[in-house]
Amino acid sequence: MEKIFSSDFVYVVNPGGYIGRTTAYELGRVHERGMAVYYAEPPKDIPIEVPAGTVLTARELADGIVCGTSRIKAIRRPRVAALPTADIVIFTIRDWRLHVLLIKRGTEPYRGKLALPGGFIRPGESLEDTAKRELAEETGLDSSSIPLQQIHTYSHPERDPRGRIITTAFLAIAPNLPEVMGATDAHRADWVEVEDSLWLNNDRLAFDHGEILQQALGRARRLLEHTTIAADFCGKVFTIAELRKVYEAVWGIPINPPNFQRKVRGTKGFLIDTGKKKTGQPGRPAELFRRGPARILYPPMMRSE
Amino acid sequence: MEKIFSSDFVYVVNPGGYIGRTTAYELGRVHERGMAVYYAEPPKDIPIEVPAGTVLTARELADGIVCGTSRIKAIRRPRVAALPTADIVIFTIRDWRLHVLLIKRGTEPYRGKLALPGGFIRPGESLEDTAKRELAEETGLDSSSIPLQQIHTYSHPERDPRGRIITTAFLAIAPNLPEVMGATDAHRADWVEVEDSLWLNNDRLAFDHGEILQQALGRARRLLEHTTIAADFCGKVFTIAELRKVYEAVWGIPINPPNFQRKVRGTKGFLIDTGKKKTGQPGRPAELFRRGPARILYPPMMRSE
DNA sequence: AGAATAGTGTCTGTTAGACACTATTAT
DNA sequence: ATAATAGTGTCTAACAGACACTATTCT
Repeated sequence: MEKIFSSDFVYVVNPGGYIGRTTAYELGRVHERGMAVYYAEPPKDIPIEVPAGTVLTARELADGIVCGTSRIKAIRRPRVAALPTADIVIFTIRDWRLHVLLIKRGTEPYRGKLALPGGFIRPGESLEDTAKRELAEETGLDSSSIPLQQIHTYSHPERDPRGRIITTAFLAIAPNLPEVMGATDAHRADWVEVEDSLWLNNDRLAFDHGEILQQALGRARRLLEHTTIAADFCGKVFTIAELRKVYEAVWGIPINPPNFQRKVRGTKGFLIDTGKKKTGQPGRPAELFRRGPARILYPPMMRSE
Repeated sequence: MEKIFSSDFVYVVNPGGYIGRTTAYELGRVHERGMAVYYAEPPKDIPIEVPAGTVLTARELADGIVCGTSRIKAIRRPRVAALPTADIVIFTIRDWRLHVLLIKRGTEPYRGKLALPGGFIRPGESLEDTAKRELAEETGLDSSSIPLQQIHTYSHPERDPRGRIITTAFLAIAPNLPEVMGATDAHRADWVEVEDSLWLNNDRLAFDHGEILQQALGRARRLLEHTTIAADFCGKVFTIAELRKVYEAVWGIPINPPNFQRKVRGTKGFLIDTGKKKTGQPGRPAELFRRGPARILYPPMMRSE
């Protein structure tokens, strides 16, 4: 089968139009990969579509290959079918530190290792649909309230030992949730603090998920610069100090509180004052805000280069 | 076949282990999609792998579905195999206007319409490899000198009438080239000026390539803001005015020349003075520069919001 | 000489960054 | 009262944007 799949095309020698059971099975697989198939005679006992020009003698085929005559121009290079998956990098802030949701794999390969939640695309779904569904299934989070953003597609031929599986990574930002987790699936989902050891130590994460996580983190950091997405980490109402701590957790650097205050208050549409205040801790009570309509932060929030 | 593919799993009723030719063909296709398959009896006359727990009676199967007992836990949700492709949005500047490379499709579907260059992934390739190869094949451009950047993956189930084909779009920037085009393929490749009519008029571009082009343009515009990629549009040596015209062409707005001059000269590592000057036109001769090592533009180039 | 293009000087308003300072609470 | 946290005032340096001006070529 591997030899067949690595060929440029398939030529079926079927005297009398007869095709064996095994050949029929192989043809099904070949067909599904979109490879070019030619027949010595029209197949009689299987309902296969035979496009014009694909039934020809070996002589004609050879000529077509050598001369590239117009009759055989349909010889296509081999294609590879792949199983698309969607993996989700969902960040949140717990104890003012950045966390990512990871599951412990219950099956081979990489059984017992940590992995990003995700799964295979299903009939009629786009990858965005898949990501939303998996997020809901594996975390119990209401996916409609958490916007997903496509990051990157990973397609290295050996990235998954099970075969040709390409994955598209999505980024999501969640507010700090009260321990809702591990909803439907048997494997445990849990928040893990984001730190270098997650990807520097190759043993902890399955597949190429270390690389994916790293790139997603870079994207998230850049998003904070020129969008108002940081508010997604917070609850419905939040103080400016809470918002600042989001930036500090994601960027990993301290931010000057007075200047931060002026920056976000001065950006029209970022914050809407609720008029309420937050008490219960020492210090002057902080004003509480909700998200404004602005999504783009202009001019951007600078982080010292 | 469509009904089969949209099912959750396949149950093969094969008395005596006998499987017909047509069924064998269909099983090949089903197998290639990675769907779950169960058998009433072990298949005898086809070399199909039958994992443990997939041969069971209809009664057992029904129980497994209803109760979710451990024996049947292997029922997987249906997966969908897809044919991945890479499409390339390659921009250049001609006559100080932004152009994109498009090919005229020579085959159905969308025969005669304009489309982005691209093609199917091949065995052993990553999508990045595919994009590089297709760029070289379809344009004759030396792909090693033109960096490709992944933009987005398009996976809507009906985006391609031929079936489940998902495409990953890549962005490339080329200097103005002396008409090297349409290298190997029969269909013509040509530079087309980028303007709204390309995507507003749905008839001109094939598939969802209008949407892809639009998103790639947005990405390119944003890249000019905070990277030095604009120099990729220019030749090996260029003047500051040429660089400014790149920004004007991509952003579609005029830029104040003196301020632009100061901005790029003041960004360390952006430009390296060659000491030479450009003559042959009226006006003070312009200094010629080559690209510096800097890739990030900090602080970013602002475009009035 | 005059047109055309390249590049500099200079002014203004805005903003980031630093930090001193005021405001308001819990204990 | 003291500690703690929120928020304001103010200064400086850098920078964007505007535009007058100088520099150097071609025709």
